[in-house]
Amino acid sequence: MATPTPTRQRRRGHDPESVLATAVGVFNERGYDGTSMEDLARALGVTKSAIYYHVPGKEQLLSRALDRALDGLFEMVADERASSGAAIERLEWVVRQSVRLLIDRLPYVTLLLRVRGNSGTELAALERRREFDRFISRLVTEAATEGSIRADVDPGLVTRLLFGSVNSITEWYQPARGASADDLADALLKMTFGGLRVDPAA
Amino acid sequence: MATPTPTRQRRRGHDPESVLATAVGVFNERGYDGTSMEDLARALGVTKSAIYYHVPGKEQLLSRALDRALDGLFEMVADERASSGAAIERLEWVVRQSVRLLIDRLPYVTLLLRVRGNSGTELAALERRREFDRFISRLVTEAATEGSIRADVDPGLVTRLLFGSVNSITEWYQPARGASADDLADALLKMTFGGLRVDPAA
DNA sequence: TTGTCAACTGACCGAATGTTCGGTAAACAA
DNA sequence: TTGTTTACCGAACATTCGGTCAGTTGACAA
Repeated sequence: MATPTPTRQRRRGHDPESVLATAVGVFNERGYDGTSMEDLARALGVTKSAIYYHVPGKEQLLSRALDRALDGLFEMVADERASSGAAIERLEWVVRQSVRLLIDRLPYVTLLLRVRGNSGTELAALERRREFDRFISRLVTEAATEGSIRADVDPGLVTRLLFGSVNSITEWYQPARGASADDLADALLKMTFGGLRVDPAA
Repeated sequence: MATPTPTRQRRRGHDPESVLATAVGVFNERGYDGTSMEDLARALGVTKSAIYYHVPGKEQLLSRALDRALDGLFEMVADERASSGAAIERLEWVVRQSVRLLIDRLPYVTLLLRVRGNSGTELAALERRREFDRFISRLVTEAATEGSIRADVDPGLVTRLLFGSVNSITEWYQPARGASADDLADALLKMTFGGLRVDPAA
Protein backbone atom coordinates (compact mmCIF):
# COMPACT_ATOMS: atom_id res chain seq x y z
CA MET A 1 0.00 0.00 0.00
CA ALA A 2 2.50 2.54 1.05
CA THR A 3 5.76 2.43 -0.90
CA PRO A 4 4.03 1.76 -4.24
CA THR A 5 7.22 0.54 -5.89
CA PRO A 6 9.55 -0.82 -3.20
CA THR A 7 12.67 0.36 -4.96
CA ARG A 8 11.66 2.90 -7.50
CA GLN A 9 14.13 3.46 -10.30
CA ARG A 10 16.29 5.76 -8.24
CA ARG A 11 17.76 8.58 -10.23
CA ARG A 12 21.41 8.60 -11.19
CA GLY A 13 23.89 9.36 -8.44
CA HIS A 14 25.98 7.62 -5.83
CA ASP A 15 25.13 5.73 -2.67
CA PRO A 16 27.21 4.49 0.26
CA GLU A 17 27.89 1.22 -1.55
CA SER A 18 29.17 2.73 -4.78
CA VAL A 19 31.28 5.23 -2.86
CA LEU A 20 32.83 2.40 -0.88
CA ALA A 21 33.56 0.37 -4.00
CA THR A 22 35.27 3.30 -5.73
CA ALA A 23 37.12 4.29 -2.57
CA VAL A 24 38.58 0.83 -2.06
CA GLY A 25 39.78 0.86 -5.63
CA VAL A 26 41.61 4.14 -5.14
CA PHE A 27 42.96 3.06 -1.74
CA ASN A 28 44.52 0.04 -3.40
CA GLU A 29 46.07 2.10 -6.16
CA ARG A 30 47.59 4.84 -4.03
CA GLY A 31 47.51 3.33 -0.55
CA TYR A 32 45.10 4.50 2.15
CA ASP A 33 47.37 7.21 3.51
CA GLY A 34 48.37 8.25 0.03
CA THR A 35 44.75 8.86 -0.95
CA SER A 36 43.20 12.26 -0.26
CA MET A 37 39.47 12.92 -0.17
CA GLU A 38 40.16 15.08 -3.21
CA ASP A 39 41.48 11.99 -5.02
CA LEU A 40 38.32 10.09 -4.09
CA ALA A 41 36.11 12.93 -5.23
CA ARG A 42 37.85 13.01 -8.59
CA ALA A 43 37.40 9.27 -9.03
CA LEU A 44 33.70 9.62 -8.19
CA GLY A 45 33.18 12.63 -10.41
CA VAL A 46 31.88 14.83 -7.58
CA THR A 47 33.31 17.34 -5.14
CA LYS A 48 34.85 16.41 -1.82
CA SER A 49 31.86 17.51 0.19
CA ALA A 50 29.48 15.23 -1.71
CA ILE A 51 31.30 12.24 -0.26
CA TYR A 52 30.23 13.27 3.24
CA TYR A 53 26.61 13.09 2.20
CA HIS A 54 26.98 9.32 1.69
CA VAL A 55 29.57 8.25 4.27
CA PRO A 56 30.75 9.67 7.60
CA GLY A 57 34.37 10.04 6.61
CA LYS A 58 37.58 8.53 5.34
CA GLU A 59 38.29 6.19 8.22
CA GLN A 60 34.76 4.72 8.10
CA LEU A 61 35.35 3.80 4.49
CA LEU A 62 38.45 1.90 5.55
CA SER A 63 36.63 0.27 8.45
CA ARG A 64 33.74 -0.95 6.30
CA ALA A 65 36.08 -2.27 3.66
CA LEU A 66 38.19 -4.20 6.16
CA ASP A 67 35.09 -5.72 7.76
CA ARG A 68 33.99 -6.99 4.39
CA ALA A 69 37.23 -8.95 4.08
CA LEU A 70 37.39 -10.11 7.69
CA ASP A 71 33.76 -11.22 7.85
CA GLY A 72 34.42 -13.43 4.85
CA LEU A 73 37.41 -15.05 6.53
CA PHE A 74 35.49 -15.77 9.72
CA GLU A 75 32.46 -17.15 7.90
CA MET A 76 34.88 -19.54 6.30
CA VAL A 77 36.45 -20.89 9.49
CA ALA A 78 32.98 -21.20 11.01
CA ASP A 79 32.00 -23.69 8.32
CA GLU A 80 31.78 -27.31 9.38
CA ARG A 81 34.21 -28.34 6.65
CA ALA A 82 36.89 -26.30 8.40
CA SER A 83 36.58 -28.21 11.66
CA SER A 84 35.66 -31.83 10.97
CA GLY A 85 37.49 -34.53 9.10
CA ALA A 86 41.17 -35.19 8.53
CA ALA A 87 43.33 -32.14 9.15
CA ILE A 88 44.91 -32.35 5.70
CA GLU A 89 41.48 -32.33 4.08
CA ARG A 90 40.40 -29.35 6.17
CA LEU A 91 43.61 -27.53 5.33
CA GLU A 92 43.13 -28.11 1.63
CA TRP A 93 39.54 -26.93 1.88
CA VAL A 94 40.52 -23.78 3.78
CA VAL A 95 43.28 -22.94 1.31
CA ARG A 96 40.88 -23.43 -1.58
CA GLN A 97 38.23 -21.27 0.05
CA SER A 98 40.83 -18.63 0.86
CA VAL A 99 41.79 -18.39 -2.79
CA ARG A 100 38.12 -18.14 -3.70
CA LEU A 101 37.48 -15.41 -1.12
CA LEU A 102 40.57 -13.51 -2.18
CA ILE A 103 39.27 -13.38 -5.72
CA ASP A 104 35.61 -12.82 -4.83
CA ARG A 105 36.46 -9.86 -2.61
CA LEU A 106 39.81 -9.00 -4.16
CA PRO A 107 39.91 -5.25 -3.44
CA TYR A 108 38.75 -5.67 0.15
CA VAL A 109 41.21 -8.45 0.98
CA THR A 110 43.99 -6.56 -0.79
CA LEU A 111 43.35 -3.58 1.44
CA LEU A 112 43.31 -5.79 4.54
CA LEU A 113 46.66 -7.34 3.73
CA ARG A 114 48.29 -3.91 3.59
CA VAL A 115 47.06 -2.58 6.91
CA ARG A 116 49.89 -1.60 9.27
CA GLY A 117 48.12 -0.44 12.43
CA ASN A 118 48.21 3.34 12.10
CA SER A 119 44.82 3.90 13.75
CA GLY A 120 42.31 2.23 16.03
CA THR A 121 40.49 0.92 12.99
CA GLU A 122 43.65 -0.62 11.61
CA LEU A 123 44.73 -2.09 14.95
CA ALA A 124 41.34 -3.75 15.39
CA ALA A 125 41.53 -5.23 11.90
CA LEU A 126 45.06 -6.49 12.55
CA GLU A 127 43.89 -8.25 15.69
CA ARG A 128 41.02 -10.00 13.90
CA ARG A 129 43.42 -11.01 11.16
CA ARG A 130 45.85 -12.48 13.65
CA GLU A 131 43.01 -14.55 15.07
CA PHE A 132 42.41 -16.01 11.61
CA ASP A 133 46.13 -16.71 11.23
CA ARG A 134 46.13 -18.59 14.53
CA PHE A 135 43.32 -20.80 13.26
CA ILE A 136 45.31 -21.69 10.16
CA SER A 137 48.43 -22.31 12.20
CA ARG A 138 46.53 -24.80 14.38
CA LEU A 139 45.27 -26.58 11.28
CA VAL A 140 48.79 -26.96 9.90
CA THR A 141 50.05 -28.23 13.25
CA GLU A 142 47.29 -30.85 13.34
CA ALA A 143 48.09 -31.97 9.80
CA ALA A 144 51.73 -32.39 10.80
CA THR A 145 50.79 -34.34 13.95
CA GLU A 146 48.54 -36.51 11.80
CA GLY A 147 51.57 -37.27 9.64
CA SER A 148 49.96 -36.03 6.44
CA ILE A 149 52.36 -33.17 5.77
CA ARG A 150 56.10 -33.08 6.16
CA ALA A 151 57.29 -32.80 9.74
CA ASP A 152 60.81 -31.56 9.02
CA VAL A 153 59.73 -27.93 8.74
CA ASP A 154 58.23 -25.96 11.63
CA PRO A 155 54.42 -25.75 11.27
CA GLY A 156 54.45 -22.03 11.99
CA LEU A 157 56.88 -21.53 9.14
CA VAL A 158 54.82 -23.75 6.83
CA THR A 159 51.75 -21.66 7.59
CA ARG A 160 53.54 -18.41 6.78
CA LEU A 161 55.10 -19.61 3.55
CA LEU A 162 51.90 -21.32 2.39
CA PHE A 163 49.81 -18.23 2.99
CA GLY A 164 52.60 -16.10 1.63
CA SER A 165 51.81 -17.76 -1.68
CA VAL A 166 48.05 -17.48 -1.22
CA ASN A 167 48.13 -13.84 -0.19
CA SER A 168 50.50 -12.89 -2.99
CA ILE A 169 47.53 -13.34 -5.31
CA THR A 170 46.35 -9.86 -4.35
CA GLU A 171 49.58 -8.44 -5.75
CA TRP A 172 49.23 -9.69 -9.30
CA TYR A 173 45.81 -11.19 -10.01
CA GLN A 174 43.83 -9.42 -12.73
CA PRO A 175 40.15 -10.45 -12.77
CA ALA A 176 39.73 -9.70 -16.45
CA ARG A 177 42.62 -11.75 -17.74
CA GLY A 178 43.33 -14.22 -14.94
CA ALA A 179 42.25 -17.80 -14.43
CA SER A 180 39.11 -18.65 -12.45
CA ALA A 181 39.30 -19.02 -8.69
CA ASP A 182 39.03 -22.80 -8.97
CA ASP A 183 41.75 -23.10 -11.59
CA LEU A 184 44.02 -20.90 -9.53
CA ALA A 185 43.33 -22.91 -6.38
CA ASP A 186 44.06 -26.14 -8.28
CA ALA A 187 47.40 -24.83 -9.49
CA LEU A 188 48.32 -23.48 -6.09
CA LEU A 189 47.48 -26.72 -4.27
CA LYS A 190 49.33 -28.76 -6.87
CA MET A 191 52.39 -26.61 -6.36
CA THR A 192 52.40 -26.23 -2.61
CA PHE A 193 51.31 -29.75 -1.70
CA GLY A 194 52.96 -31.62 -4.55
CA GLY A 195 56.14 -29.60 -4.90
CA LEU A 196 57.84 -28.01 -7.87
CA ARG A 197 60.50 -30.57 -8.61
CA VAL A 198 59.83 -33.43 -10.96
CA ASP A 199 60.66 -36.76 -9.32
CA PRO A 200 63.89 -37.93 -11.01
CA ALA A 201 62.80 -41.56 -10.44
CA ALA A 202 59.53 -41.09 -12.28
CA MET B 1 100.42 13.75 7.09
CA ALA B 2 97.37 15.85 6.72
CA THR B 3 94.25 14.38 8.30
CA PRO B 4 96.10 13.17 11.41
CA THR B 5 93.41 10.68 12.33
CA PRO B 6 91.48 9.77 9.17
CA THR B 7 88.20 9.30 10.99
CA ARG B 8 88.55 10.99 14.32
CA GLN B 9 86.17 9.82 17.00
CA ARG B 10 83.36 12.00 15.66
CA ARG B 11 81.28 13.52 18.37
CA ARG B 12 77.76 12.23 19.09
CA GLY B 13 75.14 13.06 16.52
CA HIS B 14 73.59 11.71 13.37
CA ASP B 15 74.80 11.34 9.81
CA PRO B 16 73.06 10.61 6.49
CA GLU B 17 73.45 6.89 7.08
CA SER B 18 71.93 6.77 10.55
CA VAL B 19 69.10 9.04 9.46
CA LEU B 20 68.36 6.72 6.56
CA ALA B 21 68.41 3.64 8.77
CA THR B 22 66.00 5.17 11.27
CA ALA B 23 63.78 6.57 8.53
CA VAL B 24 63.40 3.22 6.82
CA GLY B 25 62.41 1.68 10.14
CA VAL B 26 59.67 4.24 10.66
CA PHE B 27 58.56 4.01 7.01
CA ASN B 28 58.04 0.29 7.49
CA GLU B 29 56.08 0.75 10.69
CA ARG B 30 53.71 3.46 9.50
CA GLY B 31 54.06 3.30 5.74
CA TYR B 32 55.90 5.96 3.72
CA ASP B 33 52.84 8.16 3.19
CA GLY B 34 51.75 7.64 6.77
CA THR B 35 55.08 8.93 8.08
CA SER B 36 55.56 12.67 8.63
CA MET B 37 58.92 14.37 8.98
CA GLU B 38 57.78 15.13 12.51
CA ASP B 39 57.49 11.36 13.12
CA LEU B 40 61.01 10.90 11.81
CA ALA B 41 62.35 13.72 13.96
CA ARG B 42 60.79 12.17 17.06
CA ALA B 43 62.34 8.79 16.25
CA LEU B 44 65.74 10.45 15.80
CA GLY B 45 65.46 12.55 18.93
CA VAL B 46 65.93 15.85 17.09
CA THR B 47 63.75 18.51 15.53
CA LYS B 48 62.41 18.33 12.01
CA SER B 49 64.86 20.85 10.66
CA ALA B 50 67.86 18.85 11.84
CA ILE B 51 66.92 16.13 9.37
CA TYR B 52 67.43 18.57 6.50
CA TYR B 53 70.99 19.14 7.61
CA HIS B 54 71.79 15.50 6.80
CA VAL B 55 69.51 14.64 3.87
CA PRO B 56 67.78 16.69 1.16
CA GLY B 57 64.24 15.58 1.97
CA LYS B 58 61.71 12.87 2.48
CA GLU B 59 61.59 11.52 -1.06
CA GLN B 60 65.40 11.24 -1.24
CA LEU B 61 65.28 9.03 1.81
CA LEU B 62 62.84 6.76 0.02
CA SER B 63 64.91 6.81 -3.14
CA ARG B 64 68.14 5.88 -1.36
CA ALA B 65 66.42 3.11 0.54
CA LEU B 66 64.88 1.58 -2.58
CA ASP B 67 68.20 1.71 -4.41
CA ARG B 68 69.80 -0.23 -1.60
CA ALA B 69 67.32 -3.05 -2.14
CA LEU B 70 67.33 -2.94 -5.94
CA ASP B 71 71.11 -2.77 -6.25
CA GLY B 72 71.32 -5.95 -4.21
CA LEU B 73 68.88 -7.74 -6.50
CA PHE B 74 70.76 -6.73 -9.63
CA GLU B 75 74.15 -7.64 -8.21
CA MET B 76 72.65 -11.06 -7.65
CA VAL B 77 71.40 -11.64 -11.19
CA ALA B 78 74.71 -10.36 -12.53
CA ASP B 79 76.54 -13.19 -10.78
CA GLU B 80 77.80 -16.00 -12.97
CA ARG B 81 75.92 -18.57 -10.89
CA ALA B 82 72.66 -16.97 -12.02
CA SER B 83 73.38 -17.49 -15.69
CA SER B 84 75.38 -20.65 -16.22
CA GLY B 85 74.55 -24.25 -15.47
CA ALA B 86 71.28 -26.16 -15.33
CA ALA B 87 68.27 -23.87 -15.02
CA ILE B 88 67.00 -25.69 -11.94
CA GLU B 89 70.34 -25.16 -10.22
CA ARG B 90 70.36 -21.48 -11.13
CA LEU B 91 66.79 -21.13 -9.89
CA GLU B 92 67.64 -22.73 -6.57
CA TRP B 93 70.68 -20.51 -6.22
CA VAL B 94 68.68 -17.36 -7.00
CA VAL B 95 65.95 -18.29 -4.54
CA ARG B 96 68.53 -18.97 -1.87
CA GLN B 97 70.31 -15.69 -2.53
CA SER B 98 67.00 -13.86 -2.55
CA VAL B 99 66.20 -15.15 0.92
CA ARG B 100 69.65 -14.12 2.05
CA LEU B 101 69.31 -10.63 0.58
CA LEU B 102 65.85 -10.22 2.04
CA ILE B 103 67.22 -10.90 5.48
CA ASP B 104 70.50 -9.00 5.03
CA ARG B 105 68.67 -5.87 3.89
CA LEU B 106 65.31 -6.64 5.46
CA PRO B 107 64.03 -3.08 6.01
CA TYR B 108 65.08 -1.90 2.57
CA VAL B 109 63.54 -4.83 0.73
CA THR B 110 60.41 -4.58 2.87
CA LEU B 111 60.02 -0.99 1.79
CA LEU B 112 60.56 -1.90 -1.86
CA LEU B 113 57.88 -4.58 -1.78
CA ARG B 114 55.30 -2.05 -0.59
CA VAL B 115 55.90 0.61 -3.21
CA ARG B 116 52.78 1.42 -5.26
CA GLY B 117 53.97 4.03 -7.76
CA ASN B 118 52.76 7.29 -6.19
CA SER B 119 55.72 9.36 -7.38
CA GLY B 120 58.49 9.39 -9.93
CA THR B 121 60.79 7.75 -7.42
CA GLU B 122 58.31 4.96 -6.82
CA LEU B 123 57.56 4.43 -10.50
CA ALA B 124 61.27 4.14 -11.28
CA ALA B 125 61.71 1.60 -8.49
CA LEU B 126 58.70 -0.39 -9.72
CA GLU B 127 60.19 -0.54 -13.20
CA ARG B 128 63.53 -1.83 -11.94
CA ARG B 129 61.70 -4.38 -9.83
CA ARG B 130 59.70 -5.59 -12.82
CA GLU B 131 62.94 -6.12 -14.68
CA PHE B 132 64.14 -8.38 -11.88
CA ASP B 133 60.83 -10.26 -11.95
CA ARG B 134 61.21 -10.84 -15.68
CA PHE B 135 64.62 -12.37 -15.09
CA ILE B 136 63.16 -14.82 -12.57
CA SER B 137 60.28 -15.63 -14.86
CA ARG B 138 62.71 -16.52 -17.65
CA LEU B 139 64.62 -18.78 -15.27
CA VAL B 140 61.46 -20.65 -14.29
CA THR B 141 60.46 -21.05 -17.92
CA GLU B 142 63.87 -22.50 -18.74
CA ALA B 143 63.65 -24.93 -15.84
CA ALA B 144 60.26 -26.06 -17.11
CA THR B 145 61.55 -26.47 -20.66
CA GLU B 146 64.47 -28.45 -19.26
CA GLY B 147 61.95 -30.76 -17.65
CA SER B 148 63.28 -30.24 -14.14
CA ILE B 149 60.17 -28.65 -12.68
CA ARG B 150 56.55 -29.56 -13.22
CA ALA B 151 55.14 -28.46 -16.55
CA ASP B 152 51.46 -28.68 -15.64
CA VAL B 153 51.40 -25.20 -14.10
CA ASP B 154 52.08 -22.04 -16.08
CA PRO B 155 55.66 -20.81 -15.47
CA GLY B 156 54.46 -17.25 -14.88
CA LEU B 157 52.16 -18.51 -12.16
CA VAL B 158 54.91 -20.63 -10.63
CA THR B 159 57.14 -17.58 -10.49
CA ARG B 160 54.52 -15.50 -8.73
CA LEU B 161 53.56 -18.12 -6.18
CA LEU B 162 57.18 -19.06 -5.48
CA PHE B 163 58.22 -15.48 -4.91
CA GLY B 164 54.98 -14.88 -3.04
CA SER B 165 56.42 -17.25 -0.46
CA VAL B 166 59.88 -15.71 -0.59
CA ASN B 167 58.65 -12.13 -0.35
CA SER B 168 56.26 -12.94 2.48
CA ILE B 169 59.34 -13.22 4.66
CA THR B 170 59.35 -9.42 5.00
CA GLU B 171 55.93 -9.60 6.60
CA TRP B 172 56.82 -11.81 9.53
CA TYR B 173 60.58 -12.35 9.90
CA GLN B 174 62.06 -11.09 13.15
CA PRO B 175 65.87 -10.92 13.04
CA ALA B 176 66.24 -11.36 16.79
CA ARG B 177 64.17 -14.51 17.16
CA GLY B 178 64.10 -15.95 13.67
CA ALA B 179 66.18 -18.65 12.01
CA SER B 180 69.33 -17.80 10.07
CA ALA B 181 69.06 -16.93 6.39
CA ASP B 182 70.48 -20.31 5.40
CA ASP B 183 68.11 -22.29 7.62
CA LEU B 184 65.19 -20.32 6.29
CA ALA B 185 66.28 -20.85 2.70
CA ASP B 186 66.68 -24.58 3.35
CA ALA B 187 63.16 -24.84 4.75
CA LEU B 188 61.69 -22.77 1.94
CA LEU B 189 63.39 -24.79 -0.80
CA LYS B 190 62.39 -28.05 0.88
CA MET B 191 58.79 -26.90 0.92
CA THR B 192 58.48 -25.29 -2.47
CA PHE B 193 60.54 -27.78 -4.45
CA GLY B 194 59.69 -30.90 -2.49
CA GLY B 195 56.08 -30.17 -1.66
CA LEU B 196 54.14 -30.28 1.58
CA ARG B 197 52.42 -33.61 1.28
CA VAL B 198 54.06 -36.75 2.55
CA ASP B 199 54.24 -39.40 -0.16
CA PRO B 200 51.61 -42.00 0.77
CA ALA B 201 53.76 -44.69 -0.89
CA ALA B 202 56.80 -43.91 1.23
C1' DT C 1 91.50 33.65 23.89
C1' DT C 2 89.74 33.62 19.65
C1' DG C 3 87.91 31.58 15.59
C1' DT C 4 85.99 27.79 13.05
C1' DC C 5 82.64 24.64 11.98
C1' DA C 6 79.59 20.64 12.45
C1' DA C 7 75.18 19.93 14.32
C1' DC C 8 71.55 21.50 15.62
C1' DT C 9 66.97 24.74 17.31
C1' DG C 10 62.84 27.47 16.76
C1' DA C 11 60.11 30.36 14.22
C1' DC C 12 58.01 30.37 10.17
C1' DC C 13 55.91 29.58 5.06
C1' DG C 14 52.64 28.18 1.58
C1' DA C 15 50.23 24.26 0.31
C1' DA C 16 47.48 20.39 1.26
C1' DT C 17 44.76 17.78 4.48
C1' DG C 18 39.94 15.90 6.39
C1' DT C 19 35.76 17.89 7.61
C1' DT C 20 31.73 21.22 8.14
C1' DC C 21 28.21 24.22 6.62
C1' DG C 22 24.96 27.20 4.13
C1' DG C 23 22.88 27.08 0.09
C1' DT C 24 20.54 25.04 -4.23
C1' DA C 25 18.74 22.66 -8.36
C1' DA C 26 16.10 18.91 -9.72
C1' DA C 27 12.86 15.22 -8.79
C1' DC C 28 8.99 13.81 -6.55
C1' DA C 29 4.58 14.03 -3.41
C1' DA C 30 0.44 16.50 -1.83
C1' DT D 1 1.19 25.08 -6.81
C1' DT D 2 3.58 24.19 -2.76
C1' DG D 3 6.46 21.59 0.18
C1' DT D 4 9.82 17.95 0.92
C1' DT D 5 13.62 15.12 -0.05
C1' DT D 6 17.79 13.74 -2.50
C1' DA D 7 22.18 14.68 -4.06
C1' DC D 8 25.12 17.80 -4.64
C1' DC D 9 28.38 22.51 -4.87
C1' DG D 10 31.54 26.12 -3.19
C1' DA D 11 33.59 28.39 0.43
C1' DA D 12 35.57 28.08 4.55
C1' DC D 13 37.51 25.68 8.75
C1' DA D 14 41.43 24.25 11.79
C1' DT D 15 45.19 21.35 11.40
C1' DT D 16 49.09 19.15 9.48
C1' DC D 17 52.26 18.77 5.82
C1' DG D 18 57.19 19.08 3.74
C1' DG D 19 60.48 22.41 3.68
C1' DT D 20 63.40 27.00 4.65
C1' DC D 21 66.33 29.99 7.16
C1' DA D 22 68.61 32.92 10.55
C1' DG D 23 70.62 32.09 14.51
C1' DT D 24 72.76 29.26 18.56
C1' DT D 25 75.64 25.81 20.83
C1' DG D 26 79.58 23.33 22.04
C1' DA D 27 83.72 20.81 20.74
C1' DC D 28 88.02 21.52 18.93
C1' DA D 29 92.30 23.89 16.68
C1' DA D 30 95.50 27.66 16.54
